[in-house]
Amino acid sequence: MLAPFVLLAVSLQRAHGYVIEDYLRALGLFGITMSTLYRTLRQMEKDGFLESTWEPGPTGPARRVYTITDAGRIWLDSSAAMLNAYRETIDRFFGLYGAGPDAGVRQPDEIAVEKERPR
Amino acid sequence: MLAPFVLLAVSLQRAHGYVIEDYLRALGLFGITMSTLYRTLRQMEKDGFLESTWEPGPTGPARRVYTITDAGRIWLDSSAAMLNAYRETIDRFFGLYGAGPDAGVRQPDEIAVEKERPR
DNA sequence: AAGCCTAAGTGCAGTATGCACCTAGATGCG
DNA sequence: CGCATCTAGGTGCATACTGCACTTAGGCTT
Repeated sequence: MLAPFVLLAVSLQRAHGYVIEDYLRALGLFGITMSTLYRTLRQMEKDGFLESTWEPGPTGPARRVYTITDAGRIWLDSSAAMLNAYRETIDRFFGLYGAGPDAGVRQPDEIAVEKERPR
Repeated sequence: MLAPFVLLAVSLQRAHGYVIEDYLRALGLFGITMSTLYRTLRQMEKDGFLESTWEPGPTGPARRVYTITDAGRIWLDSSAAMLNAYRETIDRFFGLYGAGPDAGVRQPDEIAVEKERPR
């Protein structure tokens, strides 16, 4: 759930943890702890979507700076497709939300009419 | 993540598990197993958002039919607000996706300029 | 009676997450 | 210098969520 946003951030600009955190907040993703972010980054590196190098900053300890890989870009593209699908699902939610009863729903008994149900 | 959609379904029409599953598919939520759905329903009942009664169907075993509670309606409203916020986050994602580098991101070194960072 | 279908539920393993805590280098200051 | 503080990253533990496989149990068909 978090990964596509992280990957987008790094695809635009190689970055270390705190910079990525700023991105996520700019996108409106609050409630993301650094612990989760760091673990997500390490996992994405394991998966081959990111690469990292240690680089000294102008102040403080060295940072682990992440770069997106080719596999990461491909995965970002398919993540974008999934996010778009989810956005359409949310749109359908709001199409029904506030529309009142009987907005595209069947009575429980009507279920009996159905012949086959994909499993 | 699943709960708002389930709650919307039941808010429109009291329903049992399989009917709700049809809703979810109509909304575009695939990959939801019945096991997850049943557990989500029981949890929401524990939380006071749903109530259930056993009712015989025209065929087959009795069904557990769920009805939304007042607390459930309130929670649905705040869920809708959260979903809307998430939708806006996705919109921001697509605003940056494909926009190329430097689309609202800083160089790693610029982080040093920041004075305070909320924890 | 046996087998199948519908509806709901459970056990287990793997994954994800938050919270608290830890490591370690860099910097500031008396 | 010695010590506190800040920055950056990371870990351990407990909890929660999820999918897969399996189970329970009533009703229907033949």
